[in-house]
Amino acid sequence: MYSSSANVSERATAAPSLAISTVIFALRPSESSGRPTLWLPLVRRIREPYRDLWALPGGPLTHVESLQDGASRNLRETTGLTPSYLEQLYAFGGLHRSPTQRVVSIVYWALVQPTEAALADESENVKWFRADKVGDLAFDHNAIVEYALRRLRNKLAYGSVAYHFLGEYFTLAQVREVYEAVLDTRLDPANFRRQLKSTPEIEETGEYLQGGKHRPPRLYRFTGRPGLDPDNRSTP
Amino acid sequence: MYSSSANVSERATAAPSLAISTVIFALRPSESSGRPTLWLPLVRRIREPYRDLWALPGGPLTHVESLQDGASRNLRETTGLTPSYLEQLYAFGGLHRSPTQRVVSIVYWALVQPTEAALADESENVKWFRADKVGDLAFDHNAIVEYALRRLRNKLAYGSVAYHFLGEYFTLAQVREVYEAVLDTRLDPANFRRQLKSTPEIEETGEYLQGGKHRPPRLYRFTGRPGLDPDNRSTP
DNA sequence: GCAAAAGTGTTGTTGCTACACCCATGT
DNA sequence: ACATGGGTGTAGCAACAACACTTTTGC
Repeated sequence: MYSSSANVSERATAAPSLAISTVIFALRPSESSGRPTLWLPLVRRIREPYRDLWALPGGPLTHVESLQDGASRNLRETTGLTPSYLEQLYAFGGLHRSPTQRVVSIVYWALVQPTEAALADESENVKWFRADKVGDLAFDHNAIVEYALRRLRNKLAYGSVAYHFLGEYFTLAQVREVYEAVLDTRLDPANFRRQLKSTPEIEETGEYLQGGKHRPPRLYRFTGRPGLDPDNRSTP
Repeated sequence: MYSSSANVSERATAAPSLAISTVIFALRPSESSGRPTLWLPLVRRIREPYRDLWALPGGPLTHVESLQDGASRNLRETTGLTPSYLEQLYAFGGLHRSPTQRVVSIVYWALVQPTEAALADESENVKWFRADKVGDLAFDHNAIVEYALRRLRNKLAYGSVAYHFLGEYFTLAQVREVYEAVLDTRLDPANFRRQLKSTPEIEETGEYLQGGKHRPPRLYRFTGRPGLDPDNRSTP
């Protein structure tokens, strides 16, 4: 049977409100070393609660869109970004996430390419932060960012997610830089390239990246499909 | 009745309703071979839509409980089971999951021990099915079960989830049976036991399982903590 | 020519698979 | 004694880390 809580106060039985948020990752050159590092955009809250604190971009889910579409729209509206990768992260529904009302947030995480990230709106109320230095965020958003980072690192380690940080054509060294930035390690270039070359999803092109200071590296292309989300009903 | 969608224009802006469902897995001896196989309980729908079809146990989320608590309560109320493992699976929010209204379902998956599963309520409206033979289910529940199975298999392959199918003490052969049942393969007993013995989370006890037909196997205990969910704020 | 990144070869180690073998118990 | 699952030993193979080495460019 279903708990027929007819007599409890209206507020007790009202459904919690539903929101969508996204954690957006992109690589940008570090201001100090110049090597790529992981960044994410946050929006400043312009009302209570947590007014003036930074928070993840998000908003309510409208009834005409799927969760994925809601995340995509929201991300575009608040930051102007179009992600190359978008996946559900987790549904957060703790009782006291927001002091004013009960909110269940379905959080997505996204990857955007550096070209996108470069021309992203940056304003008084939208700003990029290094993923490891976001400061104190509104609500439980620090925990969410942390979890998104864990998931990103995990998925990178054995997934085909790295290429969504890059454009259509890339060098194997660029892929290595993605791994080094996200996992914060140094990898042996020789062994790393061999590993990549042994994965069938990476296709060698005839092109070379010109204009570098040294021997021009060959360009590659990624031919695989994203992931195994239940929503991603792609691939024949 | 609290669904305040009285007129159509209101329905267009009203937040989608929020439900919790769970996919519950347990091992039970196969009726034919006697070897353990994977089963799950389903409930019969007693109203439209999809009346008389089998569906995942679930219900609305009340405002006084967290998502995890809601899943746990729901599972107990509908099936009488207490899970040894409970983890969020995915939030399903497609527009046309239910023909009558827009519903977002946050789905959990659970493991219960065979002792629990044996004394579970089985009635006209609650019945256990082999995980690979559930038939046609209500809503998008076939896709959900499929995805839960993928996740279970994946988590089993490199996770510490197998032990939650078993009691506190178990033999290494029992762990192997779990793997064989869930992944539907045969594993080399010798190599499998070596692999287990090399994981520090498995503790050898001085006890032996008596009463078998052959040499009594040693009993082990699992000492690890579940997983890396953001909700599982356990472990120091 | 020299520096530096691109790219290839080689060697030692580790982990896993397959399978032979011994051990302890019930019948 | 023997059948059966519990448990150990070991040889062969594949994957990978470490690092020496060659190639191709810009300066």
